[in-house]
Amino acid sequence: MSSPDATKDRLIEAAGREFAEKGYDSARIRTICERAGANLAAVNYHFGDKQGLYRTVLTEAYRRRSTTVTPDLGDLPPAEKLRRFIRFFVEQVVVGEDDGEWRLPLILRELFDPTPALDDVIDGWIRPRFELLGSILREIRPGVDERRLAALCFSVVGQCIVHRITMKVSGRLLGPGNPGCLDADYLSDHVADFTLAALGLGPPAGMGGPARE
Amino acid sequence: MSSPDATKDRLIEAAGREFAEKGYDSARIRTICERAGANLAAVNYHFGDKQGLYRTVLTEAYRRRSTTVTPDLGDLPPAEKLRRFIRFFVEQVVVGEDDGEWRLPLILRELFDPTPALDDVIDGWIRPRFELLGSILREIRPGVDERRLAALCFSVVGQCIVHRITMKVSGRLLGPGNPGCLDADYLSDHVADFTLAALGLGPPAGMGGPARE
Amino acid sequence: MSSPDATKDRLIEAAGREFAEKGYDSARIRTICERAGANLAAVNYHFGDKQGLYRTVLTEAYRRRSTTVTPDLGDLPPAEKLRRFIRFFVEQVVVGEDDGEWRLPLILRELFDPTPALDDVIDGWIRPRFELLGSILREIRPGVDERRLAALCFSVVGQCIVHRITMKVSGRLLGPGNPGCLDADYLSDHVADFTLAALGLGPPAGMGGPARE
Amino acid sequence: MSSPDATKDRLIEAAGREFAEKGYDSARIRTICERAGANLAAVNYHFGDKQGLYRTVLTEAYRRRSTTVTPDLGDLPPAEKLRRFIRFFVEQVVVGEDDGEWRLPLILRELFDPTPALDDVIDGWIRPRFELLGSILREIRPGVDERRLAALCFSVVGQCIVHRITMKVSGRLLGPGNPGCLDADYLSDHVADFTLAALGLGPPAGMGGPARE
DNA sequence: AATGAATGAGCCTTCATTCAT
DNA sequence: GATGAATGAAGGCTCATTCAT
Repeated sequence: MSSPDATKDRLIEAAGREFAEKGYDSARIRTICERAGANLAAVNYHFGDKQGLYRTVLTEAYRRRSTTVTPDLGDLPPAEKLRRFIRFFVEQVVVGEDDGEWRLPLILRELFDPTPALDDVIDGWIRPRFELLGSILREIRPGVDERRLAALCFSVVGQCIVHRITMKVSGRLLGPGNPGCLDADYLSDHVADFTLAALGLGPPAGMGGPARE
Repeated sequence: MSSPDATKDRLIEAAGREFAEKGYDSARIRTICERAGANLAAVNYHFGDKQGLYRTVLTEAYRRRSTTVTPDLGDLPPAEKLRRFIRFFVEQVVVGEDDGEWRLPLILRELFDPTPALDDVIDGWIRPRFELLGSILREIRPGVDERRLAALCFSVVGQCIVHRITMKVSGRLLGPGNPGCLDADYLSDHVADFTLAALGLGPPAGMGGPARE
Repeated sequence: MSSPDATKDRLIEAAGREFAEKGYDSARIRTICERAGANLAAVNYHFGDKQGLYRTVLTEAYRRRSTTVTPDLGDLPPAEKLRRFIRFFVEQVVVGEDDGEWRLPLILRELFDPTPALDDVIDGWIRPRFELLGSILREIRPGVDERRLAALCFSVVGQCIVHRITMKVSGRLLGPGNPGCLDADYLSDHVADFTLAALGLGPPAGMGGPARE
Repeated sequence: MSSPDATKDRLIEAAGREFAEKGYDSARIRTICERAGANLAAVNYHFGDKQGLYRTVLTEAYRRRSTTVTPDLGDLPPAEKLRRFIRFFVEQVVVGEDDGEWRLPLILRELFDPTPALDDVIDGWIRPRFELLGSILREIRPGVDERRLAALCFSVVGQCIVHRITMKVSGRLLGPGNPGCLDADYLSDHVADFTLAALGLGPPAGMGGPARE
């Protein structure tokens, strides 16, 4: 009401959650408008149609976070840069389901079921992170070819996002006694230790307690 | 016609593909029946409703492959066991989109958007593989606690499935010159090398060409 | 099995109940066949289609009871004849819902939603009773014209069938303390007393206890 | 158009007729919408679903007529009150099939096949009439017990509604020469004469011409 | 700028019926 | 004679979208 675009913003936020939770097809415009406290016709009014809302949400999703795309790595040694990158990435993965953190889950959905809006996401959100990770790894392995570099990047990324994907079932899979890995500290340490060990920059992983002291 | 349940089988196969491609909500039973060469009402006749078909597909999905759940590992040294398990797992991940290999993608969807049928999938498909991997890693790290063991398992699994998830976009992400990793030989060698290096059972990963000779 | 028409008979009986409970449209062939322990296609096999089954049921409905259409009235005085007819009619109306007594309810439905089969029912079931009642009343009122005779018949019949129609709700309407009228003895006495009083053949109705001693 | 709820009202009116003619299950919302000149989805928009429309129709059915639930009886002698009540009741029963008078037939259907909406009908429509009739009869028979009072009420009501139920077949039953009873004047006089005679407040019924002069 | 009313397309499901054995 | 498999028609309902104000 105060700002003329307040409704629009609330719609984007509500839509982001809904799309992240249900996926594009299963998301309901009615639900989005109710969550945003807006009229049922508001989506078509502001964004033309459902697709238009979705595209807007996707572009907003990374634009708002694009300032923090680069954790400040400064002149740290490469191993520490990698550790901080992983920490940074894990924090986006390991969040409570209802924290309103719909950005990464939404992008995972987009990877699985690409829409025409995917190109924007790749260019604006994925590639910067991927290339940052690539540049760090290239510092560690200067002579590596492009294909291997990509494989290394995927090894790092895969270790992180697997926990977002299995989030809802890890409890049932591991049994009630196991605390699981869904703790940002534990998980980022583990992935960093594992990766650095694989790269020959740390002691072998899984020797008992946390390898890092 | 020839076999009494020919139609039922064709429906399950067609539904598996459709569900894997579109997800439960977006899958159309009309499409399924057309692909199966069956009448629109056939789903209701054989499975009651869409849910019944879905449950049947999920239970069939792993039952048919359950014979191969255990690659024959015999008395190999642990490192070789791990390498073979990864190879076995990667082969299920890295398949052409239209190979009719809908089983793993379908299960990934189920992890992301769990339905009541998920329990069956966990018990029948996921847990056996997860425990097999866990037993191999326990041979390598006898004294490791349960939480760390789970983290190690996820590190292996995550490196594999990330390629299924990013499959459709890796070309666009890496650029046209990069062959990507979607080659079963290359990928399974990479993951195995990376993991064994992390565990101290092999040379550091990414030293240039394939680490294994 | 023993008799070749055993299945056919069970189908008719089951269909009679189903049609009486639900009405023609809402009756389900599947339910009928299940109750009869027969195959789903049995109806079409034995009766052609749903209509054929319905017609058969209606014609069977009164044929089986046609022997008892005339309560043996002999040479009783007219008032006693009327009393016995009412008793006879009430007994067909006041039956437990699940006594398997589907004949009268089914005919009431047919009156409300006539089908082409109604003519058979009128000729075979309704008219004989109606004319028997008419002949009794004509004995009591020899000079009455046809229109008035019909009105008198309907006054008798209406007092009886109203209890079948309101059967399911009389409890809720009258309150829990009221035993209602759904007792064959009480009801037939009441209707007979009321009617005979109206015709000047008995004391005024409703003077307290049962007027008949 | 003119009134904001014009469509809604037309839907209720059309649905009332359709439900009264066919019954709940056999009624088609397509037919209702066509009769109301509305879109097929209008029912869902205004009433949620078929059930919601039905409930609304039933509650509207008596609310609109509730003003006339009490014919103005003033301080008339009880016999005259009863006569007027019967006249009033008969007028609701004896109407042309297509007069748009769907209210009573619909309620008769509801009595025969009760739905959860029946409670509303009993409390809002049936009970007021039933209690009004009961109070008149109690004036005539002050000391009568509740059970007998109910029986007397049903005797009056039954004589009326029987003509609605047999409406469609009385012509076929009585033969072409008989004018039947479906005339409001004739029928209400007959029922009143019959009932008053039964209660000792008038001459015996059916003595030839109309008993009332 | 914004909204309550209304719409058309499409989907899952039900059900009587038919077919092939 | 009887049955399991299969089918076509139709119904209720959902949902994104558009209209009129």
